[in-house]
Amino acid sequence: MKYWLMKSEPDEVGIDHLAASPQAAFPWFGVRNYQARNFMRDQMQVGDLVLFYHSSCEEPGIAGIAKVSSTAYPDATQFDVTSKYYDPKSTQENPRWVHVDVQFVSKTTFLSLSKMKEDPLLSDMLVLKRGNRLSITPVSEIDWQYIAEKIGFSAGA
DNA sequence: GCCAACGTTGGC
DNA sequence: GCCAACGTTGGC
Repeated sequence: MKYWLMKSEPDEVGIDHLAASPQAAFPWFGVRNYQARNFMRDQMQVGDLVLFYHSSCEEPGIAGIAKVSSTAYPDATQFDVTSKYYDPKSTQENPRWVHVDVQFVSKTTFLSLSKMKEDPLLSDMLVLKRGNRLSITPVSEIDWQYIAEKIGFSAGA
């Protein structure tokens, strides 16, 4: 069981979208970065927990918890010529981009990026590293436990 | 809207 | 395989 932080733009898919359909599987489509893809393909397992992070918005930060609900499979948008995620170099036989599904777990107390930056205990988080643009980053167990407590999430609930 | 950081592309 | 040019991310 691993822990992750996944960035999403709330204008497109925010925590409220997931909360509105708590049983639904949301394909995490649109990742076009090899490192992020490899995390999904090689390391994510069903049941892994995710810090759901809002980016490119008025106040960036962690807005809730989701979980990985499928293993990786091909991203349909890479074959869709009308999609902005279309990739002409990808084929059905040899798809370049895969993704997992995620499912809603909980909304939490909002933990803003600025608060995260202020906290020396979180200074090792990859998402806070200078220049980091990865949309998916692993989160250590220590950091997970600390943040979970901070935002009022308990795993058993 | 700006721009720093960084990934990708493509010519050579 | 180098690296300049270009595109994208994402906080501010």
